[in-house]
Amino acid sequence: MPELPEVETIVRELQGSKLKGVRISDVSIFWERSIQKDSPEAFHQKVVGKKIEDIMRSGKHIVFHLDQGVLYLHLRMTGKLIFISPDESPSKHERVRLLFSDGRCLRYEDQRKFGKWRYLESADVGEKEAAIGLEPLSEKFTLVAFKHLLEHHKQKLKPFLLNQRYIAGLGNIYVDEALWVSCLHPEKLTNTLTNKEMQALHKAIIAVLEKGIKNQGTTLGNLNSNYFSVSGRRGGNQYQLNVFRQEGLTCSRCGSTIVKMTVAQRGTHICPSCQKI
DNA sequence: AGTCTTGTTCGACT
DNA sequence: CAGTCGAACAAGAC
Repeated sequence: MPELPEVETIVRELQGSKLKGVRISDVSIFWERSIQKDSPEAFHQKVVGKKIEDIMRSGKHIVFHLDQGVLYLHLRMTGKLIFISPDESPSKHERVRLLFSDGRCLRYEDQRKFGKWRYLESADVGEKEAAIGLEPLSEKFTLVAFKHLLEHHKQKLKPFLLNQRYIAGLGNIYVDEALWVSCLHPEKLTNTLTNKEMQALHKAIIAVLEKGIKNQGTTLGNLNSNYFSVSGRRGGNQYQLNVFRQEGLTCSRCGSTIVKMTVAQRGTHICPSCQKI
């Protein structure tokens, strides 16, 4: 569930948590497969003792830059981080726990176990980053670059926008929202857009992501399996969605009924009047 | 009991 | 090669 705005919210909170300069004094692993590639022992050996120098976001990854090497965390659907007291016993869905030199403790919970931690040596980071597409909120995401991507692919807009190799950070929620804002049908082919349409979509992508960040992310449902940030705070963006999970409700632009369909095996929400193929 | 779900990757097709 | 599709990963809500 966490997409760019949710991950960005978490990273900003981590940045504000004074973790910079603190060392990782211990790592506990309760579910081996939450660690990518390394065995729990190898991961422990590589990470313990390292100092956190910076915390950043890359696409949907949380990136901990260490004094040697880099720690990537992808939350996938249900991963979450929360500071707890080191005395707390592991919770039901706790998969990994980090202890810090200042006595703090960070719990990683992941009900569905899809999230992954990955330690990389600095030399291997370039390869990893090469697989991550354009950052849509960076100066690199120009209209020209976006047009180039669209024109050089012949694919439905929805799977194209979901593909992290092209643009990094969009997921099901923000793709549906961006397509609605730009009045484009999710099954329209990437290389059939007019200049105006490409411009509108480019602008819409930036707008929905910035709005998501401003609202500190989208928390679906009222269950604690859903997204919340490190501080335990829920997002507010779910109250301002125009189409995502709004099927049966009216389009705020034209009054038609929002419908749900399937595109590229993903639940997809559109206004059938505003978004014609 | 069966269906659905927020992300990503992989292999088998076309 | 480019793109599509289903499965797999796993758990729980409905």
